[in-house]
Amino acid sequence: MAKAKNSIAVSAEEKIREAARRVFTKKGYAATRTRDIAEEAGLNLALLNYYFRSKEKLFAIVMEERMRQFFGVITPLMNDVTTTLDQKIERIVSSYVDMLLQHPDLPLFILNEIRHNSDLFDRFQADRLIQSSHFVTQLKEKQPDIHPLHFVVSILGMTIFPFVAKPVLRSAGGISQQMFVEMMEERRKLIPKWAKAIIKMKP
Amino acid sequence: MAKAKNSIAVSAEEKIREAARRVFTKKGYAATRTRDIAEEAGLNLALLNYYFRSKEKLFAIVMEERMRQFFGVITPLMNDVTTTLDQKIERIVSSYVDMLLQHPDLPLFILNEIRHNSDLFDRFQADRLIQSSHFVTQLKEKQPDIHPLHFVVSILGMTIFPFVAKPVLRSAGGISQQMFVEMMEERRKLIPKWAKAIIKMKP
DNA sequence: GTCTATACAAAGATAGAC
DNA sequence: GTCTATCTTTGTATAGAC
Repeated sequence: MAKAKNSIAVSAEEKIREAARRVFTKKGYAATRTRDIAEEAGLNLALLNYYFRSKEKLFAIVMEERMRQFFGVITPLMNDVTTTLDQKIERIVSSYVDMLLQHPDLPLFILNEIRHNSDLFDRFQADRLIQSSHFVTQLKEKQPDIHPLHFVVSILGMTIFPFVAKPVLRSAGGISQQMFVEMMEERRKLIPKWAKAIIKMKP
Repeated sequence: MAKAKNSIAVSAEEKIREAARRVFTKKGYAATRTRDIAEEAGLNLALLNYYFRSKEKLFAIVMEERMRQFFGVITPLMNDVTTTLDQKIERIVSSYVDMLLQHPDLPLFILNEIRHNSDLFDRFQADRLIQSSHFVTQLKEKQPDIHPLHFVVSILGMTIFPFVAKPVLRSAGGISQQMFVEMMEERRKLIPKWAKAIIKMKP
């Protein structure tokens, strides 16, 4: 029947999808039981199969959505022809910091699931995303001695890695949740500064 | 019975431990079935329980070993009082590149399992590993304006992140296995250079 | 110590009532 | 569409023969 998209009520189908998103992201595909999802949704297990046929199909839908979220941050910013290289760097870092503070589990989830089934990503038509970007064109122009891939990987590494290593930082670094947030706010400014120092560096 | 430690023959117990190491590291705890391990070891499933009591106990042993391998690289190098700061940076990066080229699955395995059970790491007595290191003392002396944690996280991020993102690099970056190895050999020299540029940077 | 056979529990999927 | 009850498969662990 007509889904009340504008009402407060949420359809069972949507409840399940949202519950699945949370549980899959937190525990990963293999450790997630369909019963966990049903419980999280406050609904019965049978409805999951009624709407989505199988655990695998439901997962594919969630994964598609989450990959779009994860890679969607960077794609438009890399190819924005109206921004300078420095602006691009600032915006890419800042957007990732914003998004990952909201969704700290996302990188480890995405990267881990892709590792176990790299077709997931291949199907995502992100082929040669980096090489052919406007970002790379601008970087080559400004500093031809830096291999663009190295540069992009470093910026993303500096930005995303702290989220991947978060539990380790808490122990080995003595970092509380609040300190972690403050740390990432600092990095938001710090990483672009460092990136510029690297660009200006004499070879 | 006496285990023939010096002979070519490997005990069943050891075969299972090694098989478990490979399978757990590749697939993660949840996706690993004890049958996979037995098969990989070329032995019967019952032996697994005979020697290790349960999947969980076997996993704990493997995990302990792998964490020691992953964190063991950095600990002694960070606290070596005979090396300069620059030398420490070079050696930390280089050692990780060496080790991770041999064991590319290690970071994602470790970080993902820790996320799902952070007690694993807490039990590892790595408390305040970074803060109290000789590395940090030297960095503070040379460049008091850089927060040491930011610096360490950035170096490790630039070094380790490529391995974590490897499947993505292959698609989005158009990187073959051979190109990946070459890329990491370049980074071995590049990252310390960049790190030095950051240290020398005017605030 | 090592194996085969099997018990037992967990998890995915479906049947059928409402 | 939504539920309870159940079937089936898979996976962990054990019993018992050799």
